[in-house]
Amino acid sequence: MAVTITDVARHAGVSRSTVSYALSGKRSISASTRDRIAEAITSLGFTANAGARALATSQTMVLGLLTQFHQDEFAPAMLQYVLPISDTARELGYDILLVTELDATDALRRVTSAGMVDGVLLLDVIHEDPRLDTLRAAAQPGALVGLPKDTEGLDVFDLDFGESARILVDHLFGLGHREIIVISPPLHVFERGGAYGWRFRDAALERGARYGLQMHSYYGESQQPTIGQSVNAILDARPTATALIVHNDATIAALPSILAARGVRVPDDLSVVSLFSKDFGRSFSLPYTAVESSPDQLGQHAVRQLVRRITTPELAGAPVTRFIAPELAIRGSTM
Amino acid sequence: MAVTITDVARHAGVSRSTVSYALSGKRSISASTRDRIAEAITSLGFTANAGARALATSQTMVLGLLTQFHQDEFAPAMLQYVLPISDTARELGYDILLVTELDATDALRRVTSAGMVDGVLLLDVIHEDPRLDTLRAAAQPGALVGLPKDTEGLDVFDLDFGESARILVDHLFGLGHREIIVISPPLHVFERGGAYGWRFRDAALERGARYGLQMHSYYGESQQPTIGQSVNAILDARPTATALIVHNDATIAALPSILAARGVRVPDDLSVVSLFSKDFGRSFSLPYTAVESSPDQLGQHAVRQLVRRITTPELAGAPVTRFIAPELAIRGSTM
DNA sequence: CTGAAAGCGCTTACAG
DNA sequence: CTGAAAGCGCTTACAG
Repeated sequence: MAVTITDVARHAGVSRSTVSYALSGKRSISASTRDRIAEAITSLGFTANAGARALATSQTMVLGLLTQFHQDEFAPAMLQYVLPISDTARELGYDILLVTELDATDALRRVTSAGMVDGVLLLDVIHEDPRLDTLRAAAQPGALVGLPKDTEGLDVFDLDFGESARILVDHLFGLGHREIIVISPPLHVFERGGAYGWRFRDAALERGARYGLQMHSYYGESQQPTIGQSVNAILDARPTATALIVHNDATIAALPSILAARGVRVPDDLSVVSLFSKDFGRSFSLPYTAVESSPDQLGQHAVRQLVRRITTPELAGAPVTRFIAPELAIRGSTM
Repeated sequence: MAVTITDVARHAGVSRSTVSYALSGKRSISASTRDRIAEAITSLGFTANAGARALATSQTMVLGLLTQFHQDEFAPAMLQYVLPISDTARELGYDILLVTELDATDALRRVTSAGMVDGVLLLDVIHEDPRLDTLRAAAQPGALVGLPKDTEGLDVFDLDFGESARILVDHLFGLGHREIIVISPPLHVFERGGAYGWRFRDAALERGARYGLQMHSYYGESQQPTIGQSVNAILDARPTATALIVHNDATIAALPSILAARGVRVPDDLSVVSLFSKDFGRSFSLPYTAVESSPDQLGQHAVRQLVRRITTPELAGAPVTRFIAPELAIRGSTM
C-alpha cells in the first residue's frame, strides 16, 4: 500500500517521531539525520496521510464551502466567488470541501459534526438564513458572504449595496438627471430574503428623495425574453425618464441588445448605470458606468478572517461585519 | 470536546464495537441494545468522526474534483458540470473536494498521495493533458470528462462532438442549404489542445464535403465586442452562405443582438444552428435549433463509473470511453 | 539531538 | 448476540 511514516523512519534509520518532527520542523534535527530523512522521503515517495494527521492534530486543513444555487439566479455570478475563495484558502494551506446540497442546513450539520472541516464559509446568505442557527451551534467557526438580519456572533462580509446605490444616484444627480428608473432584482429574490435587493433599492430611493428626484422603482426579470418585454414596458411607461439604474445581472447582460432593438442610444437618449463585478462586466463586455463589486476581495477577506478564527481565535477579536467599499468605474454610459 | 463513540458506548452501557456495529449494521444487534444505542446517539448528538473512520477503513468518502478555469473560457459553462457531479456524488454518499489550483498536476498528486480522496474527476481534459500521467500513477482511480489523445487505462466521458456536427450538417443539408459557415471555438482553444474544437469542426467539414457542400470554416472569438466584429466580417465575406453553424458559447450568446443590429432575420435571411446545453440555452434564452448536450448526464455517468471503480473494481470492467449521444432540438431557426 | 509510548476516534477480525 | 484488543498513520508530551 501507500508508504507511511514508519517506512520512512526505517529507511532513514530513525524513529517515527524524528521523521514527524523533521516534517513539521517543530524541533531541531541534526543535519545528517535531516538529510537521511529527506532522502528517504523522496526515494520512497512519501506524503503524510491527511486523515491520520487530521485525527492526531484535530485539524483537517479543509474549509467547507456551502453554496446555494437558486435556480433563478444568474449562474455566472457564482463562480466569481468560488474561485477567489478556493485560491485564498489554498494560499493559506486549506483545501475546499464543496457542499451544494439543497438541504443546506442538514449538510452544514453533517460536515461540521463529522469533523470534516475546520471552518465553514456560507455563500449567498439571505435575510433570515436557516443555516445560521446550525452554524452557531457548530464547533467550528464560520464566515458569511452576504448580510443576514441577525449577525450575532458571526463574521460577515458583503458588498456595500447601500453605498453603491448612493454613489450611482449622486453620479446621475450630478449630471443633471431628475427622473430615474431603478430596476431591482426580480421579486422572488426579495421574497426569499435576498437582502441585497432592498438594501440597494431603498438606499437609491431614499437618496433620490432627498434630492427631490422622481424615482420609479421596478423589479427585474431573470430570463429572456421576459426581460426584454419588461424593459420595453417600463421605458414605454416612463418616456420622460433620462436615466436607468439596473441592479440585476440578467437584465444588464441583455440590455445592450434590448436597447439596440429599440433604437435607444446610450448615453445620448438614455443614461445607464449599474452594479456588477469587473469579471462579469468583462465577460459580457458591458459598456456601462457602474459600481464595481469585487468578489475576489470579498472572498479573500472572508477566508482570511475565517482562518484567523480557526488558528488564532484570540487574535481574531470580536465578530466583525465588514462591507467592501464600492468603486465607481466611469465608462461613458452617462451624460 | 465533540462526543465520541466511547461516550455513546458508556451511555448505552455497551462496548464501542457494539456501537460501531449498530452504526454500520454489519452484525445483528438485539432490539433492546439497538434502542439504547439509538437513544444514546440522539441524546448525546453523536456523529462519527469522518477522519477517524477514514483512517480505520481507508475510505474517505470524498471525491476530488479537479477543475481548470481557462481564463478565456465561458464561465457559465463550468457550473453545469460541477453541480450535477456534486449532486450525483452526494447521492452515492460522497463529498466533493474542489481543487482549482493552477498547477493541476501538482494538486492532483497532493490530494491523491495524501489520501484525501477515494477517487478523482478530471474536468476539461485536453488532448495531451499533463495530469494524466499523474493520475495513472495514483493509487486512486479517476474518471475524465473530456476526451484526451491517449485514453489508455482511463474511464473517459465526453459529448459526441463528431456526431453532433454530422447531425447539424445533415439537418441543414436536408433543408436544402448548400453553402454553410462553421464558427469553431477560438483559435487558442485549439492551441491548448481543446480537442472538442477540431472533433466538431472536422466532422462538419467532412460531412459537408461528402454532400458536395460549400463549407467555410472560421475560428470564433471569446469576447465582445470582438465577437460582433468577427461575425460581421465573416457574414460580409460570405454573402451567399445561407446557414451558420456556431460551436462557441460566447458567440452564440452574443449572436441574437449581433444579427438584430445587422438587420438579419433568422431563419428568413439566415439559418442558424448550434451546440449547447439545455441550461445554457435557457439562461441565455437562445432560440436556436441546436444539438443539446447534457452536462448533467455526462457528470452522472462519470461519477457513477468512478464510484463503481472505487467500490467494486471487479465489476467496473475494462476502462471505458463513452460518448453521450447528442440530441437535436428543433427550435425554428432553420428553413 | 533523539526515541519509546500514548493517544486521536474509529473499525474489524478474533473469541466467547 | 456482545466484548476486549489490535490496528489504521500520524503527532506530541515525556524522558533521556
